[in-house]
Amino acid sequence: MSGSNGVAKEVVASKKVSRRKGDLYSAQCPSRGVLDHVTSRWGVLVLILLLDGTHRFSELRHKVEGMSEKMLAQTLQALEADGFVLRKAYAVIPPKVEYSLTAMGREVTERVKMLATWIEQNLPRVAQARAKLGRE
Amino acid sequence: MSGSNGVAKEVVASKKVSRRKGDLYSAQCPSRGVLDHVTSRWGVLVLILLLDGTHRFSELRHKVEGMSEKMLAQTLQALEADGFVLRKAYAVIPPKVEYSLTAMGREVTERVKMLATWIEQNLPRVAQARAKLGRE
DNA sequence: AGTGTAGCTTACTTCAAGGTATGTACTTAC
DNA sequence: GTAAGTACATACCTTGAAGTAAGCTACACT
Repeated sequence: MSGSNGVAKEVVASKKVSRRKGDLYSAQCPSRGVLDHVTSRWGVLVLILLLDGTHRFSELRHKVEGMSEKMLAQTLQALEADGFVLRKAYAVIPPKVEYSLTAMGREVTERVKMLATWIEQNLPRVAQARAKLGRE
Repeated sequence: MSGSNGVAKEVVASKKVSRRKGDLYSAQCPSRGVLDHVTSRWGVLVLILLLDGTHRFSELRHKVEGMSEKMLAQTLQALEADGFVLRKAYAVIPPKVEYSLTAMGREVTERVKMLATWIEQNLPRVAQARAKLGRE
């Protein structure tokens, strides 16, 4: 994060602008919003599903257990707005809409998936740690 | 109020819980809880800070601007319970407590950081996508 | 005529995350 | 004696994220 470039340089001149080192630690950093979308409860699941390929709205809704239509629509819109998801609507009745990942979307999702996969695979270790700490 | 929730019904049916590829898509999967802790608003920041090395409570609080003491304590406890963070308290006055990552914590955090770094570095692309979609 | 369908939108409600404010235990410094 | 520092706990309250439910479109089927 703060590694890419130096500490605050020219920022000093401005008024209320953040004098932060890494902007991740400043509350009004836009990275935070994107991170929130990508790591949101439903966002993670939708993204990883789309890594397999194009899916229709109803397919996604059916696959992700417990997600309401409202949340699916909302999640997809946020991810589309960020340029991670591509929406392709066909002018037919009943409606048909296909969702897929953009190139950018695939890049983030790969990283998201790495994280998710690690957690799934290491869940036993976490459970063990939990049990151990619970005893003490 | 009338309908407690629709999810519960589906869950009851199967004893052999998840025969899915990843149980991430089933609502009651413990992976989600861990994922939520790790990718939570404050969790991400605390973890990445701890990747640099041991920090005291007050140091963390000071570095992550906008985080209340309550949230810091809560976040640290969740991460400690999951076995990602090690808490070391010294019996001195005034109190001194040091927090660091466990081996497991370092593994997850590296993945979290990869994701966070990607987002920070590709923020311009996201902004561009946002502007483009906004026009249409 | 009525029903179903896919992909939403909108209105209403609920619940928990998170903010604020305070207390505590103990010591050192003023 | 009182203020300040440290690492919390606890109670209270606000905000917003997410659930529920209904409506909408426009055609095709019965």
